[in-house]
Amino acid sequence: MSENKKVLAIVDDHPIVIEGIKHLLQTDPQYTVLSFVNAASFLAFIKGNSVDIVLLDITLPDGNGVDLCKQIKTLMPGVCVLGMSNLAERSTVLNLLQNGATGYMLKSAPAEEILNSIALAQRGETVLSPEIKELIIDALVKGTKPLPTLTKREKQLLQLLAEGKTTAMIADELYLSRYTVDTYRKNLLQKFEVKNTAELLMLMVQEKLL
Amino acid sequence: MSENKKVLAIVDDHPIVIEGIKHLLQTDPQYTVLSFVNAASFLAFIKGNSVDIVLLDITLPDGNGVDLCKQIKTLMPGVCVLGMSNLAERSTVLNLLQNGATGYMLKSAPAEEILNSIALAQRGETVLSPEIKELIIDALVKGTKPLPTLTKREKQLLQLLAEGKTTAMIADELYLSRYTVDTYRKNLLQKFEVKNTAELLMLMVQEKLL
DNA sequence: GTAAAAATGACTGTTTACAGGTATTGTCCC
DNA sequence: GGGACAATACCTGTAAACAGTCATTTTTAC
Repeated sequence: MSENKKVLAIVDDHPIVIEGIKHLLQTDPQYTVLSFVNAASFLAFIKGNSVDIVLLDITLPDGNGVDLCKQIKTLMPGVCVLGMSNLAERSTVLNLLQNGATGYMLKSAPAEEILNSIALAQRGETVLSPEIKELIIDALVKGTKPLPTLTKREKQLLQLLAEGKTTAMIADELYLSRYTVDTYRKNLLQKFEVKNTAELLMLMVQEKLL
Repeated sequence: MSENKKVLAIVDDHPIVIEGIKHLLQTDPQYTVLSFVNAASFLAFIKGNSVDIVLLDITLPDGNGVDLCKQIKTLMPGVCVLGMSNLAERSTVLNLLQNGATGYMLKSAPAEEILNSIALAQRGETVLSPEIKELIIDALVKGTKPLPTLTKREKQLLQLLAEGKTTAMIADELYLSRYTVDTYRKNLLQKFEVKNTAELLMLMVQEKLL
């Protein structure tokens, strides 16, 4: 098309939020605003069309925003993806940025901040809500080590431990020797530098790994 | 005032959501819409003014929506309070209704449903999003027993257990005998009908008691 | 002021978890 | 084809958790 209007897509399962953003942007004639209430419909759309900016809710009913971001960037490398959410989760934000997002905003941000962020993001600048910025810098200052990666078995173990299962029960369920299960437990405690299962599980909850 | 316009107040810390709802309601001339981004400012307002309907976000930065609802109903018994949130938490919803709310909607509800709910609520009907209704009925059918109440000490214990502390460490910290702490642990496991600390803590997390 | 609930403490087993090692077998990657 | 990692398994102690039962004192609530 010959017009230089930018196509902006909102992907959010909250109709109210979509309305709100549309309302905010309607004063600005430079955007053509589209909206989608789930990941699937948006993915279907971009297979045949192109958009310039995506405002992406990271908590969607079908699949998580982080994966969706990756897929979007694969299909349209040049697109500018801005994550949106209510909560500031360090790991989620980092993941999203690693997957090619241009920024991350809190939904609780004031209207001008949101408009401003969209403008800045288009110029290629990484934009983060002040709270998010704080969070990330805080993590850097404290020298937060990245979380250990979990093997399949370890993930499985965590799941079962969270259900209160004992070593014997798990060994039984997975057709393993109790010694093996014990080894996995030890590995988990070591990897995460915690001293017992309670602490381990609470950490997993905090980090949303469970 | 001689007009019969209804005053509707939105209390929500997300400017986008406020915009969205305003936008939805602006087609309907029967409402005068006001908005507040926190509990304090709204409470201040209703000390000198009156409103007919309140759309209340239950997750506010200052204080929780449940308490706020109670306060609102105390100051204005006739007001119609509708809770709003992203998540469907059984306990929260029940609490809110017990505190006088007329209904509870999910923010992910479609626009018409929200408009419709407001209309119904004004006629005194209790309105619940379908998902919420399901949740409550489900709980009734399953005969969900109410959670045991926790004593001060038990809450304290939970906190420390969640940090991975052992019986000995806790006894030390609280200047108690290890036998006493052991008794508390046993009481907790019994009360919640779980077989170990891991299961207990996960249950607490699920029920947002931690 | 009394009855119920909470807080405290104790003893004794049994079971589980945790710490410390070590070792073998696969698999995947460069 | 060699190196890293995952998965598997074993052994041995010690420490901690859990189960069962009971008893005293202190608070709280009606």
